[in-house]
Amino acid sequence: MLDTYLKECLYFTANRLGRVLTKMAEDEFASCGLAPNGAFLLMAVYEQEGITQKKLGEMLHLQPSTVTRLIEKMIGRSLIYNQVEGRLSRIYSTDKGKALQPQIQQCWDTLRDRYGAILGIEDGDRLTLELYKASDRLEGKIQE
Amino acid sequence: MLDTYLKECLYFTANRLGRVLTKMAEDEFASCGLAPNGAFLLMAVYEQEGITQKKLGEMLHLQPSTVTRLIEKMIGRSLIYNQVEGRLSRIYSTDKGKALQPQIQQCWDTLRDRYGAILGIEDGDRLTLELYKASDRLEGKIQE
DNA sequence: TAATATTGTTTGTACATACAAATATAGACA
DNA sequence: TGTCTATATTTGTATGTACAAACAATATTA
Repeated sequence: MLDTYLKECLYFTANRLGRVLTKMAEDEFASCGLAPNGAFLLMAVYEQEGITQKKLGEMLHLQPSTVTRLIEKMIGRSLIYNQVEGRLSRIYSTDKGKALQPQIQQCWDTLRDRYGAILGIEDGDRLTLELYKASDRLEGKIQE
Repeated sequence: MLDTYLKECLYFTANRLGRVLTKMAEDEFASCGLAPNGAFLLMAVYEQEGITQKKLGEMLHLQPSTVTRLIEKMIGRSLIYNQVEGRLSRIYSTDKGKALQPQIQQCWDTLRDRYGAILGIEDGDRLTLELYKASDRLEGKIQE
């Protein structure tokens, strides 16, 4: 009976899957000394040097305070630096940070292959996109 | 480009969806003063009074230490009590804990309706089951 | 221009979760 | 019986995330 509730509860299943994949992802990214979200943040910075924290939060769907904390850590590891401009804090990657780019991409690919090998690449990707859309709808990002 | 990576990353989408639903669930369960996983734990105890912590962890897919901490809190609120039996810690619900049963069930139903209203009841349930199965496979609980 | 509102960031605090090591008990077996 | 191993739980510590309040800078408007 509880089991039925668990299988029917999106709160539970989404978080459980999150935990399972977090473990896989952390494991994968340990090789470049980054947390998975740190890697995403760095990719966002590669794409737009000088991006603001607010924008980073929007892209990664994290709260501003969470972004502040993540950035603190990465500055501490000299992967990025920030330049305050009025009330904005703009983020740039350091040389050390830039050097990680190829490894990071490699890690994402490997991670995708790893769960793809179990779920099937197609099914894994389809599920992933479906989750993305579900979040968008639940957050009201897409009408109806 | 980053956006593409995010939409294609199951680690990211599962955790994002988890965060969205955690907020909804916490909001819903605030009315009975429980965290969502506390509610699940209590349901597991209703179902089997004297259940061990190990078993609880298996059902909720949480690590033993996490279960210990969750139980500490709920004992603190007098919703459950434990009885040590050799190396086992068996968990029972108190009268105060038992009294919550109807409210808890109500909350789950309301929560399901809430996201069901956005995703569609059918689609929501289908997605939920799919996530459950994906976790099982990724954890090697199901061959092939 | 002064007062007020808005916006972006940080700080203090709290929670859920986990890992690794420690502890305690039970079981196996020599 | 005594020792070794396996099992269940707890403890210490760390991480990721968030909320609310504080702070700082900009924009608005009276």
